[in-house]
Amino acid sequence: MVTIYDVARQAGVSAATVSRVLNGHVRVDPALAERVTDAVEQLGYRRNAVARNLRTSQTTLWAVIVSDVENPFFTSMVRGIEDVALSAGYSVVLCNSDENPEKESNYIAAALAERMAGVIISPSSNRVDDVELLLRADCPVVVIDRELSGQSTDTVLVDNEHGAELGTAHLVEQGFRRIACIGGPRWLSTATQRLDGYGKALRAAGRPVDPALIRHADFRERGGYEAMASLLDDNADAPPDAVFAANNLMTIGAMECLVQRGIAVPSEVAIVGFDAIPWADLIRPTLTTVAQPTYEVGRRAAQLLAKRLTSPDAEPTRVVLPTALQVRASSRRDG
Amino acid sequence: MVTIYDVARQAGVSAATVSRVLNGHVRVDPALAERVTDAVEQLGYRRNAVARNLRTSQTTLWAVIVSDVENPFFTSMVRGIEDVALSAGYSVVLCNSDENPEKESNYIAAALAERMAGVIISPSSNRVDDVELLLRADCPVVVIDRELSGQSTDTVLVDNEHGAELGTAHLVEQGFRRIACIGGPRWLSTATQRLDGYGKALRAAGRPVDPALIRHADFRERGGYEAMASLLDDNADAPPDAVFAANNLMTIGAMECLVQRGIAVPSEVAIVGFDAIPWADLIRPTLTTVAQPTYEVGRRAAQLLAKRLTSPDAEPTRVVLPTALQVRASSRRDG
DNA sequence: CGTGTCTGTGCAATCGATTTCTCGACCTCG
DNA sequence: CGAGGTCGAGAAATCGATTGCACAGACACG
Repeated sequence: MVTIYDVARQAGVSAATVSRVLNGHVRVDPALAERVTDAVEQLGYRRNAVARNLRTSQTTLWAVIVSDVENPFFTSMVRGIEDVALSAGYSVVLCNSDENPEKESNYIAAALAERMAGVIISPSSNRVDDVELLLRADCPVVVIDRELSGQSTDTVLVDNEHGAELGTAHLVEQGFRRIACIGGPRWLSTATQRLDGYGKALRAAGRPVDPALIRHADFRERGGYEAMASLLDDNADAPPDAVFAANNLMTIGAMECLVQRGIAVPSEVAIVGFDAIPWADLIRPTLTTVAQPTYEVGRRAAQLLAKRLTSPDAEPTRVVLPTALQVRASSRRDG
Repeated sequence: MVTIYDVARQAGVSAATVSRVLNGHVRVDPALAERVTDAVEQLGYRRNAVARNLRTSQTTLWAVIVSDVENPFFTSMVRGIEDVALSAGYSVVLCNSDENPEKESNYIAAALAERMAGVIISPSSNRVDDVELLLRADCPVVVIDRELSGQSTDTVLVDNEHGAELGTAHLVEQGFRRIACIGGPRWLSTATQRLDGYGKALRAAGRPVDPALIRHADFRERGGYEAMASLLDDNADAPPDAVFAANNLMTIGAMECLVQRGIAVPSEVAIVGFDAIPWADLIRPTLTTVAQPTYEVGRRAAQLLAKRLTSPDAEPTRVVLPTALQVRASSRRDG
């Protein structure tokens, strides 16, 4: 590997001068500068970021730790992050924690060890430990999608409770009587808030909240499928006539269960999901969803991180973005 | 930040000993070792990977550069890579080149500068330049999904030509007469091979290959949509009665176009896509696809990279995985 | 008891860049 | 003509870990 000293020798200057030319902060004699750039060219020199990072103790890498790379919600968000990061001169590396606290700790340790410039994370657990580790090490952190109890960090969320309320209220208005809910893991703020919204809408309509109609699953397709199956099996005598699913993949899973059992949607069981589903238009019936501004979530998170890097001591910001109900066929009372 | 010297002072030993305890290659007096681990614990020391990387000139990070994070094909593959990487002691960071050669160069430069241990890449262009850069810098590379002309590197592909042939032949057998093709970018081996397979199947059935029925798009949803629209508009007098789409997102786009124009699938236009589509069962009609073993592609690529790291001078391996036709409703001649 | 071997620890060099400090060359002005 | 100031380049310290080398002490053996 060719180093800055090789370049210096070739150009007949000192390594310090090469560094100065490369970084351009300081004035250098144009004649020397040219000799340096020529030498760089000739030798195919590429700066060793590891050495530079060690000396300057900073890097240009952002770690984005998401809990499921296969969930379109996160990939779309990543695009939002990337667009901001690149224009601010940073590169984004994506880490998949797979909703697994151990993997998550691993990646946080790596981000810390590699002294990455900042981290954007959707924490898998509400164990504050890991994120606190980052904070204690003075590593700028932005939390997305999920709220951490008892921590004040920059955070970007969507209005989960209101969104869930909208979706559920819509089912109430359509005249459905037994509205079930497939919620997410109990320990995720995202999940509990959506469950709260569901309950709030029912109470507002003077309806009881029946625990027999509530399931908790894992925010994945398989979990949604199983929750739906359990809702149907356990309420065989008085099955739900509608279901609100608390995220996109579980909505899909629930649909799959209904389709497989030959239950008509929406005439026998209506369905509303939280978060957009790619190519929702091709799914029959088309799915009513509570849409989140996923790309925007990423963009805002990246902006917060960029700002924190320039002013580390500013007060933490909490951004809450709105959701919007998009009514399609799966929730229409037809007949 | 607490360094190895702080730990050494606290434990009353030298930094060298701390390093030896931490790495465990060499025997150290158990009593000292305990004092060191205690000190590490007390001070909350975390090793600075940057310094270590500089000294040892190696890291434990793999860069995976994919051309579209939003394409489920790649995310599923990443899971395969991750599972192997983690068990081999490496961490995976994902970079999204967005099918954009400039972004790709950027990430390659970053991988090189950060001296990452290895790179797995699906190159956006067939410009060999970038990948060659990696090879010249002795950075182990595995190419996936796409073939690079004139380079011998470890490569993992699927049998694109055969898969496309299967898909097209299936349409021929079903009795469709005017079978169109929505191909990918001309410069991607993946795309040309699939186009070749399409042509081969037609010729094998004694059919002409009609350029008017072939479009090239960009492997994205929008591109598939536009290609389908153009196929319909430009052949208004003799429209295609079937279409073979060369990747998953374009299949979706083509479907969307057909749905939007009220064209019945498969009775008016049948469709076969390449590569699986998530929740294909919920799309009506269900989609016939040529399935690729995406997870396995990732797994094999990771295995090749792991092997290359241990034996850098072995001959490059080229793995070609099989595809399989999965017939569903969108290609059935009904009536 | 002296010599040789072995074990385990510390010292100091090293990785490759950045940056402070120092110094020489040149310029300006009284 | 000399003091003071400016500018730019080189020498050397530095970031934090790893590791080759030297050496101290323990032990065995003749």
